Amino acid sequence: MASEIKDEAQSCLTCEVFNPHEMIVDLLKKRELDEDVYKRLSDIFKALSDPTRLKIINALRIKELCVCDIQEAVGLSTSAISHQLRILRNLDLVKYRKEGRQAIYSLADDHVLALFSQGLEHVLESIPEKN
Amino acid sequence: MASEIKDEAQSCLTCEVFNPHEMIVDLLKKRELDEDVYKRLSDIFKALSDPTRLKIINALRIKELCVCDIQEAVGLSTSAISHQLRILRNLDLVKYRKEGRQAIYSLADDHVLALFSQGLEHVLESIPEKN
DNA sequence: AAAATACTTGAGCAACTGTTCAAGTATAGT
DNA sequence: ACTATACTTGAACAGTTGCTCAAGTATTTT
Repeated sequence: MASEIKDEAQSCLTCEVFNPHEMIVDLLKKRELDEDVYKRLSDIFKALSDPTRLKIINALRIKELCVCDIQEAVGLSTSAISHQLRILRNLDLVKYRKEGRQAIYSLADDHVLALFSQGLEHVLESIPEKN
Repeated sequence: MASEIKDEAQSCLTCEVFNPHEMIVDLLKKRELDEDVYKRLSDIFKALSDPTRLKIINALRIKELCVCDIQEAVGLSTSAISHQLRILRNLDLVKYRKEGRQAIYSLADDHVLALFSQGLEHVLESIPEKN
């Protein structure tokens, strides 16, 4: 996907010499994604944009957990955790099943994990002294 | 990194039988990341959590652009774009150079692109009818 | 030197976010 | 039936965000 865009851009770099702005703007307009895609994309990143939710996801990376274990790991009220779990649930980033009176949460799929790891890699590289 | 944690968790799944909660919580505490790491991680995802900033990044995927081209592509006021560019700049997601009176922006590194692509992949998969 | 261009910046404001608190539901144990 | 446990939910509130508007700087053109 990214490479497809890059190729097209490359072949247009020559046009730039005689008509820099309009050509580029036309190209950008043509390659523009649906408003809907931006919305969904931003929603997913927004779900990952809060330390509490990241702590929850990091905990769930190890294994599925009930709410009270997540609570212990994260260190906030049950209510706060439950509210955040709902946000993650609504975006299909986590799933859960009921077992007795417990709700057992786990990561919904590998995409979440991939995004988390990718971000973590970036952060750890930018603070090499903390590796 | 993710796999290392998984291995350790696997070897602890047996403990769960006789001491489910405490063992898990101890493990989670031990594998907890620095508060600082969560903050940096959430900041990066937060930068990607707004449609306007995603549009800017998508435009910059094609080539480096001056502010007025980004403005045309995104369709907001110069001021709004400039504010958002500062946010991206402060988090080192984009860089820029001055050329005459123009400021020419580009993506700071491949991590940004990788995160964007990973997220986009996830979104496009979840709406197959729009591929 | 004056005007135009290409941006940046700070204030202000409506909309949104993340927490707590109080009250709710559902299942399990007595 | 009553109590306890494990959660969920809605309201409220402080803090944050993203935009606009007005004013600013820096460079170029006239």
